[in-house]
Amino acid sequence: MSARAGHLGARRAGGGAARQQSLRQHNLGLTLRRVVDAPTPLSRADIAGATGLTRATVSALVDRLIALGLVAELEPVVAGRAGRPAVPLVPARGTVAALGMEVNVDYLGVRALDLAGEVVSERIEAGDFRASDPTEVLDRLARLAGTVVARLSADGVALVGGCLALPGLVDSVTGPLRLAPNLGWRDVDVVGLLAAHPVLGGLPPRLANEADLAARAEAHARRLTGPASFVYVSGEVGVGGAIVLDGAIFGGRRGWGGEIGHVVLGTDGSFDQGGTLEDYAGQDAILTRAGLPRSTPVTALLAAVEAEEPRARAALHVAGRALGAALANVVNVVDVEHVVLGGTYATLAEHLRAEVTGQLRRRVISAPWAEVELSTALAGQYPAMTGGALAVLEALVDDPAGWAGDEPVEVR
Amino acid sequence: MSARAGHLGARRAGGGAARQQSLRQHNLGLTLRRVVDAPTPLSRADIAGATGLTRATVSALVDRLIALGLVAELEPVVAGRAGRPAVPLVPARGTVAALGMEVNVDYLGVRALDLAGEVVSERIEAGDFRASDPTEVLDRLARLAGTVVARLSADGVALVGGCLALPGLVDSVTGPLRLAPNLGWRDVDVVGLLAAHPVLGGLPPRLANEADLAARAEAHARRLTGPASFVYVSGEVGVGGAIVLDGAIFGGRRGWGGEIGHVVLGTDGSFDQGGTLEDYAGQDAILTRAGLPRSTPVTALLAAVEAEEPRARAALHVAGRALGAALANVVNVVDVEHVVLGGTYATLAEHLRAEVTGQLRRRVISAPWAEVELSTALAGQYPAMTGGALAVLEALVDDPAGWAGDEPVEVR
DNA sequence: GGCATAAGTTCATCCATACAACAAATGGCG
DNA sequence: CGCCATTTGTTGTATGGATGAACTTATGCC
Repeated sequence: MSARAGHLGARRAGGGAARQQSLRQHNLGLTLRRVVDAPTPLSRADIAGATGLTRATVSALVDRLIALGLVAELEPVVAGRAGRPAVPLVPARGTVAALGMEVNVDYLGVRALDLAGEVVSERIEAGDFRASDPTEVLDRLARLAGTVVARLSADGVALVGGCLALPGLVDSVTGPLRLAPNLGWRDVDVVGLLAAHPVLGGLPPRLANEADLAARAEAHARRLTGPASFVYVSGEVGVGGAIVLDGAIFGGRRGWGGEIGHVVLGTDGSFDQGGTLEDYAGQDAILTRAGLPRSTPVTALLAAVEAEEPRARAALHVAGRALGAALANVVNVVDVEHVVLGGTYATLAEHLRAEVTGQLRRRVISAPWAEVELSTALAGQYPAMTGGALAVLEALVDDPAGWAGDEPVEVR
Repeated sequence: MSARAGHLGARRAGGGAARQQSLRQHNLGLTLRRVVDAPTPLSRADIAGATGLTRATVSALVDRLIALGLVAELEPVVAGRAGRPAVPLVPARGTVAALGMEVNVDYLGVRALDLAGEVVSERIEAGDFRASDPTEVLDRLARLAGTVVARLSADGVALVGGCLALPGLVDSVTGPLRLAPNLGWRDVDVVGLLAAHPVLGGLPPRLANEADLAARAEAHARRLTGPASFVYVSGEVGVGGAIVLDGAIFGGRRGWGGEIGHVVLGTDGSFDQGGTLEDYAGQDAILTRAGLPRSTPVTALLAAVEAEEPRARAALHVAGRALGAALANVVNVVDVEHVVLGGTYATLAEHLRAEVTGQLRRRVISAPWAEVELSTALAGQYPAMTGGALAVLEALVDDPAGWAGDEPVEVR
């Protein structure tokens, strides 16, 4: 990040010089991405048709990907059509995997995904990590990761990297954790503490915000069908948020974007004692307003609401309205056409929907032309772990040749 | 915008196949951008050193740019240093220009910039366009543009395109204007209406939001010194906003991003009648609160404040606090480290600063690690016109070969 | 069995960049 | 004043990667 040469306004993504090698890297990544993201196996000819590359070029690229152990061929399928049958290409299984890890308020876990996005192995442990000791917790995480990694190497699967999800502000990629209010952590050198347990074989893990990674998993789950741009809000103990644009996480300058939980609302005319979204729609706030103890599980809250318990219903109305107003603010600023409710909000969605959509319809300036759609998360349980592994796999797909062999990366 | 093939999460910018031609285009744009953005003329060798390309390659690229009329050589300068003197390269003057146009509430104008970013010619007319007739106003704009274009062609300057700034929501690039509240326009086919006057020689003008373009001009003015990422708020009759990330305008999916004027604030606990930022910090709101007529010029307001007139001071305190709270929301969502006040806010900056920074310090979650900085606009008068021309020039810089000769673009 | 069709491969060609050698233009120094 | 070091810009040749056309392989259809 040293070069800050200005341009005529915009700085292009591929800011550097393009050599022929860049070209190979780009097209290699392009074909691998096609193979990985295809809903049904593609042939070399399919890829050529879709990308505009010639069959000859695709053939050469695919051969290289097969040699790298990233793509595999299936048996040719007789298509019921004239012509030589196509050879279906699929992401290779059992050769590489990435680790998604997570420390959250009431659980901790490790999940390994292969290139196809399938779970290869995982370990999750419940616990209570409010006001916990980072060293102790990360120790426990590292041991958990150790068992998963042992399993992988026993199966001959190469580990390409790992990413740790944390419910707080993470500085850049390798920097320290700045603040995780619900864990009670502040300025913790997570990577340094994990370095004592070289579970990734020396590769330092990436760090990221839990909501950002959950949103990444969500984007992956919707890559074929759903909207490519959306705001993701997850109600956990805190309120997390992330923005997805064209399938990519938008984290802002330092990856601290999407902090929707701290949007200011309800200010009583004076802006000094205004509450944030978490004060209206955080788990604790909802439960307090509903007259339930703080430790009440979401299912119990849901039951209370469905039993038409008035205080519970009122609490959700307040939460929904605040959530809708905050989301409207976000949508006005970043202009997306879709909102995805995750975490607790997904469970409670049917009881939030009316208030949320009402606020969106009322407050989003572009609503008259394109109403903001609302849906619930599809990414399954522990989406941040999935997202962490996907983040690593994405980096691999972007530069398939870079991960081994060619460059001396020292993957012991 | 048809291809929506999903990836492993992210969709890369250069989504298509890369041919050798893409490579040439990229590097051609890279060297042209270096020349255009350099604070002091660079030599071929300088560019080679900065980009990593070889001197031979840069030489070839520069020769092509000279042939295209986009770059010019100056006389070699004796540097007082051993070795052959370098040939300084500068953006060509007087060969190409782009048009920035603007229709706003109380003026309308056209400005032509050359590749060096200098004003070649401009015409600005005052007026009152509240509740105006689009056909009539655009007619007037077109005639104004006509005189500027005539001047350019008399001087032998080729017009590469134009961009029109409007104070409202513009759909995508070529789509219609959706809503410009302060003009009283709604769903106006601006491009269609302008087509009657082919001032651009048949090239349809691009449309964009006024604040987005002003922010682009601001980013250009700060490209060498200032922050590459910031939130820009301009107080005009309405409150406009835009987000700049790494020097590029972030307009969201449809270019409707940055609508900071409609962020919800001050909701009194009930989210139904809450006011937006414009209700606290819009020009009309400030003047009303100050007890001044709506038509009061900003200078008069400023004079009242500096005369310590209590109602005026109170009005600015409210505006500053609301502005700060709204900006804090935006910063929490998009994570930028800098805020730029433009338009009226720049004039009033010294009387807003305390309240704005106070709110930012209080409400931005990352403030303890990196305080949000505040500064006033540097882009000069009518920044949106400058930004519009710059937007066109940027497109030219991104694909220098594409604008003429090679492709049959029909620039009559 | 012959023909049309489609997939995948082989080979000559092209294009843009890298690399190396060279020419040009200057300052420094004896 | 002449030689050398130094830096710029140019001129080849080599290289890597994509292209395009021809060819091989494997199927369905008549």
